[in-house]
Parts: sequence; C-alpha cells; structure tokens
Amino acid sequence: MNLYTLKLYCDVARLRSFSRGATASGVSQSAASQAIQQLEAELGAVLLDRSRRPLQPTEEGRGFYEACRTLLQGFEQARAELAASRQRVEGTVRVAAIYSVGLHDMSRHMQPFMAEHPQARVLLECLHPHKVVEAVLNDEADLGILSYPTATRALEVLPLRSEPMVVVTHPSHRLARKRRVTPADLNGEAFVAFDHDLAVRRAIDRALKQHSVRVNVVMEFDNVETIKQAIGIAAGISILPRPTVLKEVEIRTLAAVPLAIPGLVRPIAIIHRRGKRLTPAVARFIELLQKADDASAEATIA
Amino acid sequence: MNLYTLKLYCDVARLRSFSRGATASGVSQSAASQAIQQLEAELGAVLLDRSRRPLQPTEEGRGFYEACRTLLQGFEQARAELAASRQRVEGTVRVAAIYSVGLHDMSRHMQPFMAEHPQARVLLECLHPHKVVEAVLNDEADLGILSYPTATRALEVLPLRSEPMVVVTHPSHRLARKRRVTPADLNGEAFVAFDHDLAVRRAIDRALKQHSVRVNVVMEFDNVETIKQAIGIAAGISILPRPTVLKEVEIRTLAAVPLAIPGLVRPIAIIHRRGKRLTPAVARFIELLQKADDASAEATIA
DNA sequence: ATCATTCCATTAGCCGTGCTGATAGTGTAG
DNA sequence: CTACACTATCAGCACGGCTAATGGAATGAT
Repeated sequence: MNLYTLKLYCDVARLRSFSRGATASGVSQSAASQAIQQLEAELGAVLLDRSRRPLQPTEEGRGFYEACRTLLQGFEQARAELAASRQRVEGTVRVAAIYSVGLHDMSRHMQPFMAEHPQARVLLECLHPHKVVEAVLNDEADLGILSYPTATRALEVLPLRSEPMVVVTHPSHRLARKRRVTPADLNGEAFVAFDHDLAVRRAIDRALKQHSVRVNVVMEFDNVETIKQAIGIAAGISILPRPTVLKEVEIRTLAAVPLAIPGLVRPIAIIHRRGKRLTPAVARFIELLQKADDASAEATIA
Repeated sequence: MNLYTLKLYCDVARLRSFSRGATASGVSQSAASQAIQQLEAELGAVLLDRSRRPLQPTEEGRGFYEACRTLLQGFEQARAELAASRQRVEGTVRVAAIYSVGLHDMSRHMQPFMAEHPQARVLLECLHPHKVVEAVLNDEADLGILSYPTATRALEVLPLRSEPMVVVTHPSHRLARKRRVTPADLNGEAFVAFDHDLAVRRAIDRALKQHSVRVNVVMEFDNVETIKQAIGIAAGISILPRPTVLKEVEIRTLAAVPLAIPGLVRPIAIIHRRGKRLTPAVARFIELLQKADDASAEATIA
C-alpha cells in the first residue's frame, strides 16, 4: 500500500485515463495498469469503469478518490510541518545554566549570538545544578552550564573558565578593610555556606580543611543570591566566585577581598550529551561562549 | 513511501523500541531498522533519538508520529467507507423504465424482490425511451426496461414479453361494440398517435401501411397516458398495448377491442450494459422480472 | 459495417527494493 | 567493568514492480 500508488490512482481518476495518469506520475502505462489492478485487488473493489472511454471512476472509486486526495494532502502537510519543525528546532539553542552563571553572564553572551543569528532562538533556563545535568541528559536542553563539572559516559565537558573565589563580607566587616585575607583570618568567623550537596561547598570545605581553618557555619543556602542577601544583613561572611559579586562590590553593598588560597577557584564548564550531533546554532553558541571567556581571561592577565 | 512503513514507524515510536515495533508490525528488527533509516532519509530528518534507551522520538519525530497516526486512521476509514459503499452499491438496483411499463408493472414486480431482499434498495426512474437507453449507457441505471429494443455493441437485450396491441376507443365509439376490429375498420378514423420519433409509432405505421389503412392523425403525444386522456375526451381512437389500458377498461372509462393484425405487438425487453458484471441483486431482479412475465404469458395462453 | 486509431490488459524479462539471518557495535544495569 | 539487551550493518536472496512489446477492446470516421 504505497502512497505513490494512491497518487497514481488519483492522477488516473482525475485525468480519466491510464496513459495520461501514468505520464503524470512518471511511470509507464503498463505500470499504471498493473499498480491499479493490484490496488483494486487489495481493496477488494473495482475503482474504475474501464468498459467505456473516457474512463470513469465507479461509485466506490469516486469516494476513494476523495479520500485519497485528503490523505495525500495530509501527508504533504505532515511533511511540510516536519520541515518547519526541523528548521525551528535547528535554529533553537536550549541552555540550562546554574543560577549564578545564568543570571550574571548569559544575557551578556546571548546578545552577540542573537545579533549574528537573528532567526535563531535561545531558551535560557536557570536551574539547580543537579537539574542542569538532568535537563541535558533528558535532552531538555542542548547544553548546560555549571560549575565543578564531572564528565560521564553520557556527558561531555568543555571547560570554560575558572572563577577566582573571594571572601565576601558586609562592607562594615573588619576583613573588608584588608587588601588580602589569609586562611587564618577566617578562623571562627560566622560563615554563610552553600548547601552540603553542592560541589562548590565541598571544594571550599576541602580548601579550608587543608589550611586547618574552622569557620562557624551559621546558615546554608543552595544559591549565591540568598547567600549574598545573608551577608548583606551581616549574618556572616562567605567565600564566593568573584564574578557573582561584581555588581554588589561596585555599589558597595558588599565587600570582596582576595583570598590567599591559590587552588580555590570555581571551574565553569559547558556540558552536552556525548554523541549527540550538535546543530550549527548550538555549535556556534558554544564557540561564542568560549571566545568571550578567553577574552575576559586575557583581560584579567593583562 | 509506504503506508506499512509509516505503520512500522508508529509502532516503533509508540513502543519505544525497534525490536518490539518490528514484532508488532510482523517484520524483523533488521528490517525495521533499515526501513526507518530510509524513511528518515526520505524525510531528511531524524525521527528517533537512538542514543538513549528506551529510545525516544525527537521533537520532529513526535509531530510526525501524530501526523502518521492521523494518516493511517484516515486510510483505514477510507477503506471502511469503501467497503460500506460497495455493499450499498451492490445492494442497489437502479432501474430506468419507460413510463408505460414503469407506472403499471414495476411496482408490482418490486414487491416480491423487496420481500426476498429486505436490505436491498430498488431505485425506479420513469423516463422517456431515449433517456432510458442513455441512462443505462451512462451507468446511471443498472438496467433499463423499454419497448422495441435494439441491441448495440454496448447494450445487451433480454426480451421480456410481447404485449398485444388493441384498439382503444372512447366507450361510446362505434368500434367499442365490436368483438374484433379489422384493419379496414380503422380507415379514415380520427387517430391519436405516438410521436414520430418513437419506435412504437413506426411499428404501428408500418402495420397499418401493410394493410393499406389510412388513419386521420389528429394528435401526437410521446406517452401513453396523454394519449389515453385524449381518447377519454373522444378526440379519436388509438392503438395501444393492452396492459396499459387494463385499468381504464375495467372501470369503463375506455374501451379496448382486439385488432386483427397478428404481428402487431409491443415487445418489451430489459437492457443492460454489455460486459458489465451484474451484481447478484441486479441478476436476481432480472430473474424475477422474467419469471413473472413467463407466468403471465402462460396465464394468457391458458 | 469496416477500418483506423487510441487506449487498456497482458506477458516476459529484468532490475531494484526490502527482507532475513548473522554479526558487530552501543547503551544500560548490576 | 562486565554482562545483557538492543540497534546498526552487511551479505545474500527472493519478491515486487517496472519496461517494452504485443494483443484486445472501445470509439469515431469513412
């Protein structure tokens, strides 16, 4: 039961002739005759009255002709919608980012991309780190942006940058005056920490332990924004990636002081599903992200 | 682009598995894999995400799945409608009859048929003789009933009966008293005739001429009913098939007298398109017509 | 009617498509 | 990381569908 056979039948019925119908469908008259005989056999009905010329569909043939037309039209529409959908999907970049990156960086990176690809769409979703991984694994996002990435069989990691970690305090805090904080300075400080289940928390804990520092954890949150608010009401100090507090430092609602622990950085990376063919739009988006971070790295060095 | 391939795709997409989809469609896993690869190639789109299991349709694949289901459903519906239409058509007998037979005989013959085939339909259309032939030729009627039939390449004739022709007069006419009319009796009579283009007119003219009778044609009509009305108002006499005036003779609004011209009869026949396969219903209807007329012929002889 | 024409059906033969079975490759769970 | 289940790929084969040629039927003109 081939769609081309149905098309052929429609042509034959419409043109009232096997030979013309065959020509219209680009096959020989013989093929048309055989194909339609077989069609009739499969349907168990005579569709065309061959005993008179010009040839004419039977009662049943007329009904089937209309049905066929509808069917073929439906198929062409499905095909067209498929093409449209493909174009739409291929022009879309679905990004899942952790809050602290998505909120600060992404909109900045999106603009050059949108300028370069006006027809493309970027869907940015800010999620909890675990959810970012999940979204990429479930193909709900084309790429994810998070910190402390771990490559797996299903996930490929493209490192983006390492964010220096700084001590963040209320502007009135005693440490805010220093040009540099040593690990020892932190001993016993009231500390607003990340939740235990976040990689950044474990990284900070490890670094502090290496320097034998004991801080007094007074609060725990799962995102930077809430931690900053807590610091803002002088609940304690914290260690945060510098980029996440640039704004607050500038307007002096918070203070940031470099920390003398060289290894303590927050690595940011792009993840995507291993083996999945990246669409041109996604590939270009990644390129732009990497280029932007190279530039900012050079600027920092200089 | 085969409907079975679409069915296969639907099965695979629905069951989230090539092997299960293949089984559902009754083919091997290998065949399913190849068929869907080819489908994807023809559509120029990836429909299934094979990189994770259980496998899942892509964005485009989901849309195409819905479209396919609609399509396949539409096809099945078309198929069902075709079958229904076929049954309906096969159970229908379309009869085109000339007025004089249709009005008097057909309803009588239809009743036994309807009793035998309660699900069948009989469509009776009473037409001008030329139109009866036309209707059968154009396949607007399965069979035609008319007088003085002529077989052609496209028309097959099944003789039904020969109706004796009688002289029909107003009851007060002088000939109404006779038990038998000779050709000579008609000489010079005011005569209500059939139209020239009717076969019955030519038959009557020929018969009269053979017996050197000259009648005075005062009116011409193309059907028996009108002629009877004309006789009823004493406009003249006529020669008509006896069955067409049975009712009027019985209630004495007209008189009928046998005519001593042995060869003058009106042959009635069934016509149908040569080469057209008759449906069982049509064949049975013809049988019943023939049997009924055999019976009446025997009755007449007896 | 008869012939010429045009169209459809049929046949033989070939090519291509699609199937199967086996095997290699890949994703997933323990 | 290994075992398992599933999919892709390949070779080989059989069937289906196409073409070209020919026969038969319907139509229209002579």
